[in-house]
Amino acid sequence: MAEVKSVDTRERILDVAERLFMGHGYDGTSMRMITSEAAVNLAAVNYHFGSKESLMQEVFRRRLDWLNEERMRVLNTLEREAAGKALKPSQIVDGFFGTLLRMADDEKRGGTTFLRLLGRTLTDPSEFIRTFLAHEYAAVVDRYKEALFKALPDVPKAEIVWRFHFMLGATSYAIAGTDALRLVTDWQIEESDSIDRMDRLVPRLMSFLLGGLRSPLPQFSDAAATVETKAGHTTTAANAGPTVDSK
Amino acid sequence: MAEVKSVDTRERILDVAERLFMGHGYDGTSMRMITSEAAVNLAAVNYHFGSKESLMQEVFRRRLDWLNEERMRVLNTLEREAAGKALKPSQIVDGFFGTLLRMADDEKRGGTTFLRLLGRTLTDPSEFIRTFLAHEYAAVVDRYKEALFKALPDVPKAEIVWRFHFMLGATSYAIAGTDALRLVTDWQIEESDSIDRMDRLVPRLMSFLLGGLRSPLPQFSDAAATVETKAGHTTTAANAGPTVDSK
DNA sequence: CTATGATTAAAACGAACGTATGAATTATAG
DNA sequence: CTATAATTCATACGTTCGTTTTAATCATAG
Repeated sequence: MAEVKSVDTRERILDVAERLFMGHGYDGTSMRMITSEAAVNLAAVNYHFGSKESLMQEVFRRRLDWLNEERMRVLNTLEREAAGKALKPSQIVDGFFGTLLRMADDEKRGGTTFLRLLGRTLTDPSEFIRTFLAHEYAAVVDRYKEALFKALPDVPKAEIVWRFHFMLGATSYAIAGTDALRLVTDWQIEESDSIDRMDRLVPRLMSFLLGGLRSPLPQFSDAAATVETKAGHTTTAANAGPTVDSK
Repeated sequence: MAEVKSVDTRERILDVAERLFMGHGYDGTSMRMITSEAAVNLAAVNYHFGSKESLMQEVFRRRLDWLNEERMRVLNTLEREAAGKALKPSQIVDGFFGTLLRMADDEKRGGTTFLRLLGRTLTDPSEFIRTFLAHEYAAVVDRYKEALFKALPDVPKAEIVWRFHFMLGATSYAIAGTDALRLVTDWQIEESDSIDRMDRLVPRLMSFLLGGLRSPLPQFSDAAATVETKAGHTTTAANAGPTVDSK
């Protein structure tokens, strides 16, 4: 069984596919674009991965397996050290989003390319991609959700889930849409290079996420809606009220 | 010149295209899907719009023209009433993002369909779409950015631009990725219908955005980076420090 | 009514797509 | 070295894509 050259081929295809999917999307990237840039035969993708869809899944699995394991590992460590006590929201947020963002430093794990691909894919309309991602993420998200529930016992769970969603969106944009932002704003503050940009992005984003997570709870104009909101935590959304804090 | 029937055709094509682009993305939606669902001839799109790309642009222009004018109108009114004084961040955020979200109530202006399409498109990889959107948004974003600069004079401009970006991401996800979230979380809190969901989304998101916008400023581990951060506003990202506030 | 321009309709174009096939090549096992 | 399995290669298949073309139909102006 010959495996020496095929490993190179597989890996090269995955690397090129990751980069092209990031830049042109799934539908916008053709097999011929991938195989020609990877300098392999057109049939190589179908031989090694079976289909274009399977290739896409493998591109993600290669990175997500590590990421999700790392996230689990971090959370396990934190909870062990806390010895039953609730974690601080900042620890949980950093475990989930910080771990993700720190992948950018590790070029061996995909670096910024995979991060931007992931950010864009989370809003991708393709059915099979969303289904696949949901399956990959379900367990990890659930663990972190539970940790947040425990860390913020006075905040309604629905509110926490929504804010988790908002945090995901902000993070996704932060890593995926940097170019889009550069178009929308003339970006008078130019930062030197992309590595530097990523270095400063993490604390910037972390501060924003925590500010949002712990912001005053909204009040709904709809009367019936206040049922699911615990007393003492309904404040106006537009102005400062009691801040949701861990302790 | 006959215009009676053609107006119906044009409008019907735009409505169907808006919905299909939302559900399947630009590349994932074919001309034949659009024309068959709209019950018009295949050539109708090219006759009325010239090309698929022009159709996409018209789908957006139809909604964005109103949205951007409305955003400008709101900001002008606010600034006139303030009579030279700086606005409150909450007013600015509501003017930009609240105006967008309230489009969902107006089914005549696209309702949730257009909002979800917009949310997804902001991360779309297609070159011409991002270029087009940037051009459509540039003026409005610039006005709101300047308003935020004035409202938060002690916050470095780069920080405001970043947080504007984060807010855009959170908002985009909030409206585009509701289905994705439903997959990722088992969503134990079910809300009745989508109208209801949108009603409560606005205060929820507003609270989150303002919390993020006014969160403590990050500190960078990189020493050189602190040059652009004004004194008295560098705090740790992970814990509560002096909150950035309008007054 | 007739003429004219706008719209719709049916059909076809070449190009690009993802995939499959079978032979040629390469690497490993005995 | 020979046999055998793994991989690469060139090529073609059937579909679908966006667009174009030419003719038919429609509405309105004179």
